Amino acid sequence: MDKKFYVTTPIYYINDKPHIGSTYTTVAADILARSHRLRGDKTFFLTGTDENSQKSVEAAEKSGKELRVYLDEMAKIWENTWKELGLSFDDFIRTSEERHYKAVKRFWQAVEKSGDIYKDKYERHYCVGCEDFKTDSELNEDDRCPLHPNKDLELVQEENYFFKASAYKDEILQLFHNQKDFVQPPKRLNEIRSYVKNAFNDFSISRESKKVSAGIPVPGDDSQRIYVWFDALINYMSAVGYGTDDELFKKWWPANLHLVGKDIIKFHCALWPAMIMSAAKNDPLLQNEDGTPKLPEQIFAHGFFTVEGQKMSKSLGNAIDPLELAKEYPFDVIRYFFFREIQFGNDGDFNRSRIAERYQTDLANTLGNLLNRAINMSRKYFDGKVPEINSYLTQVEFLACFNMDGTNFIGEDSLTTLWQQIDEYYNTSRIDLALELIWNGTELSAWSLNGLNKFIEEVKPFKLIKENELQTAQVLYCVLEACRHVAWMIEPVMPEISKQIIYSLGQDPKSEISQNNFQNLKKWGGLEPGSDLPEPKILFPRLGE
RNA sequence: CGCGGGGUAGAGCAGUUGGCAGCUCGCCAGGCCCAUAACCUGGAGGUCGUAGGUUCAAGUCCUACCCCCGCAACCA
Repeated sequence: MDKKFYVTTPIYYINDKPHIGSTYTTVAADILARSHRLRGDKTFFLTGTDENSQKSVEAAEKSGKELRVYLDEMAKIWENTWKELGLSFDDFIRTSEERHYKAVKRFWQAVEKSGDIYKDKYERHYCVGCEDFKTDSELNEDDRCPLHPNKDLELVQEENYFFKASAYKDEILQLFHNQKDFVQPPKRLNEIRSYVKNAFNDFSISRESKKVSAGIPVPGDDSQRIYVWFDALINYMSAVGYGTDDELFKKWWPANLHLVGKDIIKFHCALWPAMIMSAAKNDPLLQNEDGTPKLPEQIFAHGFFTVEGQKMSKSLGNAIDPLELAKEYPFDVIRYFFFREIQFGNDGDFNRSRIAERYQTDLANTLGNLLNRAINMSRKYFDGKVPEINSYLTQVEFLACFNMDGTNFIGEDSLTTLWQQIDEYYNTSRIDLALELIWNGTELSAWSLNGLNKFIEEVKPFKLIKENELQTAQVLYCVLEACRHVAWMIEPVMPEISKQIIYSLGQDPKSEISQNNFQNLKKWGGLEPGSDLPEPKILFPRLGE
């Protein structure tokens, strides 16, 4: 059991500070990284900044600062934002760093050696918005870029280096065929497949140095600088030692998951594998034992946000600063909202009244109140402690006691199944489904937060206590222990809330996790009978007080 | 024939391999009293954008059509 998990976010352009769009991506990576860490996998979570773009130069000029100063300042802002939000990244790569330059150099040379870089003279239309060349067939009726019709296309006449991407077309299509989950969700695979089939041409991968002031110089040719996408993708390797630390690289590469926005799948799902296929031919570090290239395992493309139904934009002033948002709600609430409200992979709307609704119903009423009522009863009936029980009732005994049918049962036996499902969802990046399951359960099992509230209603410990203390103890223990499990189930999404739940049960999350590995944590009975229950705090105070 | 997303209950959404149409909120009527005016039960409310087609069976597959959203800049 020596599994590793290497997850990345895209590296962000830093011509402005982070907003909720980039926050969403980074939080997703954080959740998946946390879920793997919790499960004992060796985990590496990478994020960073893309600094070799011409856009950076323009932004620096606009701010009147020197490029270097500007980049340092902005990179700091990004890194600090993630830190303040409590995101658990292990490294923060900047493509202006030495290690990245070294990686790019090595990579370029490997590709060159494979004979996939050639010089060609081209007169082509270049769209500054896309940072990409456009063929005639890609232009709209007015001969403009369909994505940026208000931008004049540059007619570029120069001799550039090209990458023979088209040579890998078949191999990539084969990859899509063999590895159906290489691109997730499936609709993105369809999209990218038709792109590769129809429009996957050789890429220009350099510009003349005299025309651009940003970019890494082409190894051995200072008159050319490397096209930003060609260098940017390599960050996923440079951060784990490619070109600087072979052992480290072997430990982490290939990446298990590249998390990207739906707008950049072309680069990640087609160009990037082609680049690696090429470089791998002449770099043993990039080869599997059988000589095949070490490609990333999966690329997951998430959707975009609108804000209150409108596109996020500066002119509308609705680009939300995550740090401001974190003042309105605990950030865990935002994290919960992101992944409960929106199916991961789909577009969604960032809507304040929906956040309030989720907060009030899911978090305050269902989760917070459940915990509160269970703890209060236990404290009241059992002298401020977790009820003492000599032995646990089995499911059969339980059902007999309370005349329930199996689907209503909350307890040990149905727990294993639930955990399996939760693990599966986290493993396949279906964070939204995990949360839905925890809150709503399924038709087959009432094991859920809603189910726990029903269970209390059905068994009525507040009445039962007058007749049978032993049974009441069993019931309340069940509910409290179930809450402990819920805390661990939601830990990746709501790490702070999770801790608070564990504390409120009189346990210490740190010692729980250090004394028990994850397998133990998942077992029934981890909550110590007879331990002290502190007076409950309101986890989610009602809004608008 | 630019690219992509989408039209399912009043609102917001889910529906994987075709097999009784679900979830959250809201609404109506009850219940409970341990709890954060919270919790539980029952109910009303949908010809699944339109028109055809395939099938024993279509929200789901096929064809055509209609409508909505994003695609200057910021930007995942």
